[in-house]
Amino acid sequence: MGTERLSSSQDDDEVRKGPWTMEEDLMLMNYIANHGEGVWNSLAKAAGLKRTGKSCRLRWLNYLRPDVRRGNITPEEQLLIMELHSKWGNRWSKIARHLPGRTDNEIKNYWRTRIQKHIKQQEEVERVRDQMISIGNCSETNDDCAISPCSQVSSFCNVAEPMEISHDYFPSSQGDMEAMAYQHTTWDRGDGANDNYWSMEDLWSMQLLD
DNA sequence: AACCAGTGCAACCGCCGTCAG
DNA sequence: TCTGACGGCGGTTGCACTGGT
Repeated sequence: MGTERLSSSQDDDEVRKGPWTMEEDLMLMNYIANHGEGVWNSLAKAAGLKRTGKSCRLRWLNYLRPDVRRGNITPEEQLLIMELHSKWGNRWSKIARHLPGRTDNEIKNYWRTRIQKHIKQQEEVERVRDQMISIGNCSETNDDCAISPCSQVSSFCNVAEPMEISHDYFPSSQGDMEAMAYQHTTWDRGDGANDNYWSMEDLWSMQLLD
């Protein structure tokens, strides 16, 4: 992903890929505001976008839709995600339906980046614990065993709490929560390709003016 | 100030199910 | 029944950002 492959003047027939520009966002929003959602491939053409229907759909559903919620996943939402994931596994779209305003992509990313990390840490804890238990018979007077297994394990435990749906697992304090929350509450974004910075509020106000 | 590693997320890819012709 | 177009979904990638050194 990522490379702005095409300039607008050349390769007019080619499909654009990579980050969406503000102009493209506006075109898509304008079109949907006036005509509604429809067959995405023809929508993309009719809107004058050199994007695939899939790309337009994804952009609309995950980013441009007015009811998309961004920013902090609340503790309630975290618990819900955990519960639903334990029930349904990686059925992200199904899970997302129970979290109004959240997209499957957002939940999926959240799971992979935050929760799965903790699972890995927990597995590492267990692995180390098993190792320590298996070599735990060696004398602690031995230089190699100068640090007790328990103290080594506990250093891991400080960063990885048990994975049960427990509040220990989640950031416990408001400070932790805020630290964890991605700094997108205003969710301005920068597009490195053209240095445009815009927020959804900007886009929607522009769209309304249009 | 420069570099590097880790993190988070937007967007793409490929597969599968559905449906109309 | 077959086939192609399309939408939906989960997995993956790659880039921007951030914090540490």
